[in-house]
Amino acid sequence: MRNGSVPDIVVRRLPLYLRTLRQLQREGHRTISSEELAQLLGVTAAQIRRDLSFFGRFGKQGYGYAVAALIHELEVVLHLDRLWNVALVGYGKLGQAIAHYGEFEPNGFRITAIFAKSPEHIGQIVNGIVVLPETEIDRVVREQGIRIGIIAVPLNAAQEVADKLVAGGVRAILNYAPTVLHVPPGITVREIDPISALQSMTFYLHDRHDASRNGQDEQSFADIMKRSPAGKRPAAH
Amino acid sequence: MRNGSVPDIVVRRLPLYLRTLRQLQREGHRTISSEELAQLLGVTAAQIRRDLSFFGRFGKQGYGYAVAALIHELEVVLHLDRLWNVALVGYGKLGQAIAHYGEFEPNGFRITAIFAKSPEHIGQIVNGIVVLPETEIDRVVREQGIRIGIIAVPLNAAQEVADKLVAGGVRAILNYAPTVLHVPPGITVREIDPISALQSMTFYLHDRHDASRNGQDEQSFADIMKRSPAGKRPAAH
DNA sequence: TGGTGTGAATACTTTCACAGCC
DNA sequence: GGCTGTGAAAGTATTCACACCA
Repeated sequence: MRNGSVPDIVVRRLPLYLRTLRQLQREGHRTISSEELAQLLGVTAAQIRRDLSFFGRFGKQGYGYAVAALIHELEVVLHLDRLWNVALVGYGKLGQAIAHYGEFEPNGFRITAIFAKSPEHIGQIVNGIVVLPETEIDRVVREQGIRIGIIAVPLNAAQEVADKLVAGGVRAILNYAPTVLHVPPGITVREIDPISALQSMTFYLHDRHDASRNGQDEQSFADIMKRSPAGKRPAAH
Repeated sequence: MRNGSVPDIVVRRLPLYLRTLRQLQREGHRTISSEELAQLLGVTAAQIRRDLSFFGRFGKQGYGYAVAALIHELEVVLHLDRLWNVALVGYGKLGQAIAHYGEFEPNGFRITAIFAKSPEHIGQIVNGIVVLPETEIDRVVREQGIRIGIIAVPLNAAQEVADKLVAGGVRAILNYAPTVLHVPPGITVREIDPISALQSMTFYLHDRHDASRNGQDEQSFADIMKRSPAGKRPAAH
């Protein structure tokens, strides 16, 4: 298994492949071709084959990929053949929603430490763990050997929290705060930013008068049903 | 203002520029150079200048950009000089968190329709609007001229909901369900997928034994403090 | 026959570097 | 003098297309 230097954009696609493969496995598929997988994902078959080839030769000519085997390979590549402990910082509305989100646990992540600033939250027990003050971040993250942090604090506190997480040993941060975090080299950050996502989509929407025009420059329902894969690059208008 | 065909990757960065500019304005800055803005965002100055040049010539040589004017230009380009009505589908834990998230409204988006499947949610009143059954999506979205939908339903229902939104006239979808949506050309979809984000970061983390090794192949705190902008492309290991 | 893995070609994106302007 | 806007160059990513193999 090569690994030299895989482009980050490839790494980001692997979880999507994994997710779809697991779905296929649940549905009883034993095998899949790059072409079929590509259809499901709305990408090209060549891209899937190229992406996977960074890590090994997992397919069989004239046959495709064995679903279970490919799932396993991806889990190994992504280090998902284990459970990762995660620290959550922030226990306001957003932090609470994250703490109770049921999808982390079955996908390889367990929140094992929660930190809050507000005295009203500190001391609460959530999923069997006690909400601690943010001053404890360094100690607890270090003691538990936590490598992944989730930031769900307000804008102004986010950088400070990131610093504390990194000081404690965190090397990957999922950032829900609407700000760019500055971190040392070697630390990975991914943003969750629904506002920016919405704001970039409105670029492709016409102005308010659209709302009242009906049927005219609208696509017909028949047109609409010629569905294509969800484009990262939306139609040119 | 040119507009011919702007790369989607450029469009996606504009909200980040806007966000930072608004922050600068709040702090009293009147003017900013591409270099300063680049520092704040962790990108290059050339990239910012090139991105903005797709839409016009907003800067002044020897001076930089007027913050207020640039904010206005970006709002116009992104069609954020108005308030957009949004339909939310799904009112489970995730949908409720979205409905009560305070950042949509001040950023140009107002949830004006909420749809649920479960009878226990239908009829509830949220922010002054009644939660409706999903069978009403087509009618209500059409009547209100809604162009933006947020999907917060379980995996299995997501495609069906997307179809209904599109049939009603929605042309931009923010998808929280962990699945690729297939939509007709001209419809824009953005994914919010914290699981995939986490799973792509673990690629860069070493195995479980890291947790107990302390100080050895760790970066020192001093090293760590040589912070660099949060990289989209994490350090090669 | 059917489908992978991958060189080569193409397409896209970023960065350099500097003329030109305030 | 300082900073933009942008050709040209460099760097990345995707797609084509086919040798090769089960």
